[in-house]
Amino acid sequence: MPDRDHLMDERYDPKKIEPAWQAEWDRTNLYLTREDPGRPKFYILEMFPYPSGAGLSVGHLHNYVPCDVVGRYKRMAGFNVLHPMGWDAFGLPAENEAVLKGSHPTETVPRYAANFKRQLIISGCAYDWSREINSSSPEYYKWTQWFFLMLHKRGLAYRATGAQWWCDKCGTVLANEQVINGCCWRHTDNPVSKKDLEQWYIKITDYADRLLADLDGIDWPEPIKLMQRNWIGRSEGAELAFPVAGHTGKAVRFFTTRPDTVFGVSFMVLAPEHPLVAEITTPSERAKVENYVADARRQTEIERMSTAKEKSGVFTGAYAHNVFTDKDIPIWIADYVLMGYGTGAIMAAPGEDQRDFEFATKYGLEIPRVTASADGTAPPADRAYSEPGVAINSGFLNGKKTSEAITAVCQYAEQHGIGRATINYRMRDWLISRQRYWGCPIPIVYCKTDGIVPVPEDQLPVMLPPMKDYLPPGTGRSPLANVPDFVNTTCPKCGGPAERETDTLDGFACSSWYFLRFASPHEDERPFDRRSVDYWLPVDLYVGGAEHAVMHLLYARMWTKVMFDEELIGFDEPFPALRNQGVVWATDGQRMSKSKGNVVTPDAMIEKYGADALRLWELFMSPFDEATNWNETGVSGTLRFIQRVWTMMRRYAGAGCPAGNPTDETLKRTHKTIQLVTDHIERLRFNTAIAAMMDHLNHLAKLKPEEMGRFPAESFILLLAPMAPHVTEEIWRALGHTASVHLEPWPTFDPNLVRDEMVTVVVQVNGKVRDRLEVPAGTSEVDVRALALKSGAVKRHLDGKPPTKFIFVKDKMLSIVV
RNA sequence: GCGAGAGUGGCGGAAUGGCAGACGCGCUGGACUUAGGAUCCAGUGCCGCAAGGCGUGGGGGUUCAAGUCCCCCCUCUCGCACCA
Repeated sequence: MPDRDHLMDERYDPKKIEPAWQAEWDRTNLYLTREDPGRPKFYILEMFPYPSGAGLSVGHLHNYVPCDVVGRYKRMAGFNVLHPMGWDAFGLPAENEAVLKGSHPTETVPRYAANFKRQLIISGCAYDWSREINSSSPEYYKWTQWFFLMLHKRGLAYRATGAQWWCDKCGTVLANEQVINGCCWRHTDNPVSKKDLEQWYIKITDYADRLLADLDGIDWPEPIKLMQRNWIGRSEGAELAFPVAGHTGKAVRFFTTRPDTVFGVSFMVLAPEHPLVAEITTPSERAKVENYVADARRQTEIERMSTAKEKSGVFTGAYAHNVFTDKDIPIWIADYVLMGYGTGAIMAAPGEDQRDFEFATKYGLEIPRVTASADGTAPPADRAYSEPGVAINSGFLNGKKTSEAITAVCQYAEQHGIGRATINYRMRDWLISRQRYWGCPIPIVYCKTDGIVPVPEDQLPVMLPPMKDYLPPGTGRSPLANVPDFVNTTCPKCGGPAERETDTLDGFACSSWYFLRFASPHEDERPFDRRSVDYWLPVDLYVGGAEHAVMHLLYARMWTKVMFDEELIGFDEPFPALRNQGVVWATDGQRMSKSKGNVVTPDAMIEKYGADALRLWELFMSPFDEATNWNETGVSGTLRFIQRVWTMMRRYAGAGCPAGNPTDETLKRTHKTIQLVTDHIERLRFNTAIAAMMDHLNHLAKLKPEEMGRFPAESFILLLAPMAPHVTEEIWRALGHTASVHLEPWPTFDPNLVRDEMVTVVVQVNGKVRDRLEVPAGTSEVDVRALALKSGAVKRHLDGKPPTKFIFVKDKMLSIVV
């Protein structure tokens, strides 16, 4: 018990009781996770936050408070709850701030993390802080490096050269999915460009099929699953090759989803960046082609991706041989063909593809028609016919339905060495190198004799060296390249001189396995203790913003599948249940940000209203998963609610906490409220859970202490405890309990008592409500009819006409049709 | 352009096809009070004295009954954006 001479002052004063209980919970280790094999486990986790210097806003709490409620509720409901918190601490903002202000990330990051932690504590969130982790600590990133080496060992990490997305504000490369509308995901107003660089990739495409298929078995919001499906972008078709005329051994390889239209292929198109372009372009066309290529490279991605602009392209002078029609067809280049999808080349079937149709029309190319509609109607002349139908003008395919023709072409292609049926994915491999200082060093050494050599496990971690100056060297390499002591090393294989990799890992690497670390955060022999992971994982409820739909959630799923394949863990989906909290916009409807000056902090709200009132408002203001604008005036409503609870309970405690004689109605309402609140919390419907509590309070507050009685009083406090932990603790102790309310079992209801004895049956005449009858529950249709027909209002609306039909819904409604 | 979600009082929002607007904010009136930005009571979708009528973005439909299901349209938010 806290050292206080009395509990429950006359006035509710959150500033007095909240810090006192927070200190008491800390002193008694109330929220330490206890491994207890006798109880079912429940692992609830919020997405790994990046501790920014701006601190938490009331918007962030819209995620943390609901999760805290679920954790507290599950604990009371008998679960062994793991609810940890840690910091995704590597990243650009800290490094940029360091460059700008000369501060050091190793100083700012812990300071900012400590501030986040303080804010979470004053908000009453019950984390097990003994499990706090920090992805930028060597104890953690040692194992991030270990995972990278495991991926490397399994052939899933490789180096490749090519044009990479580059953000000049980040000063680093970006993966495909980190480019949003042609801009960087962290600098959404900064268009990205392309740079030719050699980089590390993770072969996530090897997992494309499983990442797609396993979405079916997990309980995630459908929109998120859809985004992942679209991102993976599986499409079935064929990869075929047509030889280039006059270039023996050279062929244009291409992917198509409509191999059945090969007889209608009248030209081919390569992406401007396609390697074949330089080889096959004829001297007479060279100048035009080089111009076009240079032009395409100069355009921003936004311009190039615009679907609105007219198609353009140039002829290379070269021809490919369509092996189906036995005709030579011109090879063009055009920027509507993307180097990053398929093979960067297409067969153009202008009769069946609208884009090819537009291109052929513009440049006067032939438009054969090789698909007729199945029902015999004539295909439109002014556009492509892209729906399935029946093959025509197509040699051995004539008369075959589109699906049959596809199979036939694939068989033919395979037999004649032209190609084969295949599956293509939109998703590209994950570019994981970053030319930055403040990240996890890639544990690789380059040796003149031995080439690319992984750092042996017993030499991990490759420590990030202390630096004074983080200015990038301007060579496209990371600032680490400026540290000779770091770069120069010896080859682990031959012992000769070697250089370290100076790039660091994308921050998403750190968040691809952190959920495992929480099971055994202090393990130093392995990334995690298998027994603890088997007990706690997978995460039972994962909660975070929808903005991570494709990046973080795809990477974390992939790493989990690799660990499963490596037999490190026994499950292959990390987050069987995912929920997205709604965004809280600022009062002005914009994103809360320091620069806009519209950030509302929990600190200010707690100062004004107390943490419990703030928490209740966070829960009550809108459905958990729906976006809303911050509106402070509502907090006074939840504060008033707490004050009314306070007044009522103080009166009850003052009367000596009588067991009392609650009326049937009070008992019934109590049981109903327990049922409602339990159900609503289970379904994350916190706003309606609180509405049910308010409704119940409106009844209880009218009663004298002995009319209310102990069971209604105590169960009210227990139901409120996860949502308003401080005030309920104060009241609980004032009711005479010595143990914490948060260790009490969750109240249960009697199903027999939640049923109503009297019900209101609505009487409708021709669909309109004309009367309401109070009858005992279960009253038969015959009796309700008799009562209804006696009703004055009903008689008036029947107007003497005989009823033709009755519809009766027991205990609800009688509908009379005349 | 394609895909997904949403549109209900002055505001946030409730409603397994069965009483639209629970609960709260705000507002109005009243009580208590030296005072009220405290507390308590009453009222609060629109029209109407009333009976009643009208109401869930707009238009159609299914049904005894539609905020909820179906079709068309409008607006907003999010995602993808020539994916062959």
